[in-house]
Amino acid sequence: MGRPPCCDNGGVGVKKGPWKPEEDIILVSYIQQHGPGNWRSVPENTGLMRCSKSCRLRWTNYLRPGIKRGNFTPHEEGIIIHLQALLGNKWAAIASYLPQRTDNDIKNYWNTHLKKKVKRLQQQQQPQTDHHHSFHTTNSNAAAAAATSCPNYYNPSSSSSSSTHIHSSHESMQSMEPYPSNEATTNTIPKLFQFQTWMKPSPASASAANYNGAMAMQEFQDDQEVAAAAAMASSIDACKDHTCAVIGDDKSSSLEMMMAAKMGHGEAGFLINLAEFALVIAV
DNA sequence: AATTCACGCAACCGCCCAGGC
DNA sequence: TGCCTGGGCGGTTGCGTGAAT
Repeated sequence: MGRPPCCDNGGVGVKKGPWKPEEDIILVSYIQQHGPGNWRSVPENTGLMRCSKSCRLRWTNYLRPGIKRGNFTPHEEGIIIHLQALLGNKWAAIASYLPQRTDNDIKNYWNTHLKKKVKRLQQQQQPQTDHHHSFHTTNSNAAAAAATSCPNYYNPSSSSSSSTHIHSSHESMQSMEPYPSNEATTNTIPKLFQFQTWMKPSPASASAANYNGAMAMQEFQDDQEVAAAAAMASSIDACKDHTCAVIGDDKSSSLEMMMAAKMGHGEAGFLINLAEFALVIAV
């Protein structure tokens, strides 16, 4: 069985490869009129010789307003490292904490920069390999370091204990710097248009409060945070399996709660203290 | 100046999931 | 209830570009 490819004409007439500026303009102007969604109709109605997926990706990863490209700050690096340790390669989930970044961008940045960086930092911080013996101390120290360096990582008053903190794209667009300064051709495209009337929250969007929480996370201070994040990441790696065995099946949720607790959370903090208590007993 | 190499990033591929019928 | 379809996601590829030789 198996599904046919999204471009089920067998690829005949479907253009691949880099997008041209004129194609971008066509796509953007169409979305300006109709809004994102119903991607299958986009190539049909615009005459673009692109498959619907390609159109969607081009929009979400490149043309969508509010996207910031390149130059990841230490704040963002710290967030990515933390969340990657928590959630694994759930780039879309990680991207939801960084509304200005796309999952593709984060994924690329992780693969090309941060993976090596974290590995190096973890090697510096964990020279010994006695896992069980060093676990508790390492965890505490790393957590303390991270908590000290970034007390507002999560916004205690706005985050929920849900495992999916998705920002509201509508709120995001209004509160973020709309068009970062890039000279790439494609970055000039969104500047040609205003996208406010039709901007609607994505189905996966959560509350603006979660977006505020995400933005609060960007209040990281300096390069030390990257090291702290790496320390946290290593501690998370160390305790991941233990935690899940104790707490339950929802690994990402449980770990996220732990993170939230370490940063000074409310209810989640209470729950996670219980979880950590159980964890210590288990270890 | 020419060639090779490494890296970064845009885009594609294939699988999965949710919703509609 | 099961099938079909569109949309979403993570992994991977391949091209462009700059550095090194």
